[in-house]
Amino acid sequence: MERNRRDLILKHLVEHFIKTASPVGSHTLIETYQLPFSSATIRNEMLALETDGLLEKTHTSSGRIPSSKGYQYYVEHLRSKSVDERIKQQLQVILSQKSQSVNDIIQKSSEILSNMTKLASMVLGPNAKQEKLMSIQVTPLDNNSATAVFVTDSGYVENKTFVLPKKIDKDALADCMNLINKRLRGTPVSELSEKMNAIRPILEDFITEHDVVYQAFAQAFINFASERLKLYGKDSLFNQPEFAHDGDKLRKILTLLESPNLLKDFTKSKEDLSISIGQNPQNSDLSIVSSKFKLPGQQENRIALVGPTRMDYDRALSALEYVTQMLEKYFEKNQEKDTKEVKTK
Amino acid sequence: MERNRRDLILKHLVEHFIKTASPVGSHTLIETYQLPFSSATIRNEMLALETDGLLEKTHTSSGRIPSSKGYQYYVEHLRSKSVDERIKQQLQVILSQKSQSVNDIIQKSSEILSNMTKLASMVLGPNAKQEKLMSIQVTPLDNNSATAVFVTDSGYVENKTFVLPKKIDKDALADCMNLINKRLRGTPVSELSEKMNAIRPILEDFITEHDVVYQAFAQAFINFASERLKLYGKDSLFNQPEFAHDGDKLRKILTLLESPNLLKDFTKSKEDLSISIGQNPQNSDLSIVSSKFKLPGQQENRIALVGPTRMDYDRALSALEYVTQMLEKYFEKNQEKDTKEVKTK
DNA sequence: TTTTAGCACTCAATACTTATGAATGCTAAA
DNA sequence: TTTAGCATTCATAAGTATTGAGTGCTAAAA
Repeated sequence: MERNRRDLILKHLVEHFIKTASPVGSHTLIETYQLPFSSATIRNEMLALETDGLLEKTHTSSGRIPSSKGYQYYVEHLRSKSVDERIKQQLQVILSQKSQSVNDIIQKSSEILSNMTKLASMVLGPNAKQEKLMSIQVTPLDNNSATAVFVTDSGYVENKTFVLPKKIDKDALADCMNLINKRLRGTPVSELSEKMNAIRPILEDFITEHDVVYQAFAQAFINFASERLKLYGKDSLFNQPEFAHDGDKLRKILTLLESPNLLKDFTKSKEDLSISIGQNPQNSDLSIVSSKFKLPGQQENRIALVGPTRMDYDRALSALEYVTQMLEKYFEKNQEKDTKEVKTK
Repeated sequence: MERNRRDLILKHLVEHFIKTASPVGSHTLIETYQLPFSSATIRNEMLALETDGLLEKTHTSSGRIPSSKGYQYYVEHLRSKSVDERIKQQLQVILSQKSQSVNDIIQKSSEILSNMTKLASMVLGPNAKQEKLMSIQVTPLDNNSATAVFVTDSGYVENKTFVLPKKIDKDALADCMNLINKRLRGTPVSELSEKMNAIRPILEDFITEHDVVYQAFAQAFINFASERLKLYGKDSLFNQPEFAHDGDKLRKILTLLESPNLLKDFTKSKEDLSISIGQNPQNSDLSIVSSKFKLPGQQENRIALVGPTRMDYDRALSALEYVTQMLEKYFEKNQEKDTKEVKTK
């Protein structure tokens, strides 16, 4: 009974603060939500909530704002878990379009998430180290340069264009590449550098100026190792009042968003759903929520939403869960269809 | 004589304003540059410069700031054209490293430019429409998906991963690709869609669910058409006082920087050096300077520097000219070396 | 004719002062 | 246990005064 009222007040307060971004007082709460208590009662409860560490004040006589712990409690016990119908609709539209590339689908989904939540969305690719190299192809562009293209089993593509220091016999190059392909295909990305070194002698046999090719390859392999990360709708962060007028903070955040290493920590969790509320030591007013999803090729991806601690967690989490579930289902279905049709053959 | 003094004052004023970002008064000018005139004389000259439309005031009793026209005049007649030695050194280091990919060299050069000028730097790729497709390669990832990689003669790589709706005979797919490769190789990007349509029947013969492949290809070709643009050091813009505290303006600019179409206009000029000072209708306090450079494969690229109208034009332009000239020389030399060595064979 | 000294004037920026009002905590009565 | 009432706090906004870097103009000096 008591607990319920306290929770109710916390819920309203959190949701009101999410909307307005300014401290919420007892009177406001009563008026906007038509609560059947007096302002004094609310104040008493708010005091209790503050003692529990769920609410905070910005100054002695201000209204209350949720603390990180308060958000946490809200997310765990109080949120409504309702998915916006528009998200369902928009995703449906995307998924019903036939013949799209995997990346396109993921990108569009991520953009929907960003648009609908007004948060920045990130797609974290699978852990590169577990991927295997599927093919290497070298395309000569003219007599002086060539482009090498590398494809992993997750469909990740890396390329390097390099200038050939001498006119290379194209046939020799092609033969050489065939051989390298045979040797390297299926090699996990983490072992590529090593194996590449072992293959160096082969290169020497085929191409006099083998160093250029070797270097280009080696560099491409280094790139493989770094995390893949795509960012959408970072503009949304500009519209968040807590950042909009603080250029310095904004810069910090945008830099942060582009350094995959820092973000990895917050999302590498094995959990399906990971929630980090204001836990970033460098930006205590930043929250990151993310959800795992698997693609048929057994790789593990995540989509994350990034915004101020005062983000609409209910909306964000519900949307994330819904979208990642739908994506998994979509790709699973596509695979099932296959196996069925193969069987009936 | 008269002209000289007026020019001198304008030069000092522009350069001082570039440093300090706040209006410059007659007194300041005398003190900092030890001018042998009285403040009243300076004021008279400044009035003349204002009447000519080269200077402006922010309010009745403020110091003067350069107008767009003033900057223009400064750039055309007054700037020193001196290249910072550090830029020369840093570029030398980059260019002396052997065995780098073309893109790496351009990227690193662009980053040096951005670092040394504290401006955002952009690399605009060659006009896609003039490029030709060099190769198409499809790599099956598993039984359900495959990655198609497209390479143009400028070394630009586009890729699409798509889910195959039915188990496709890999050999048939390979044969099919060989055929398509033969048909499409050398086709200008602008004609690809057309030619692709003509080839549709071939696809139908080989693959039952040809639509997926067709769509994936068609989409990739659309991407080709859009301008290629890389952006470095946009963080620098955060540090410009005119933007740092105006989140709204900053957002506008960053959005602008990511829409290639808008920027194209300011840099598509055929001139070697293009200068646009506050001419962007949406952001009158934004300037873009760019310089053309050619790669051996006869494509035309540009590097641009973007910043506030109050940018250090002398520094930016000198650096740009130097770097693009060095890049051209570097790639030319590489080519020459080739031809020489081929001849002596 | 050109330059300069001197003076009145303007106006952004800064600091100080003073309401205003939305909030609180606490006490005592319902 | 709840509520009404009241003194109290403090951020925000509005009003006021001060400062100083700057101008334009005039009249004398060069």
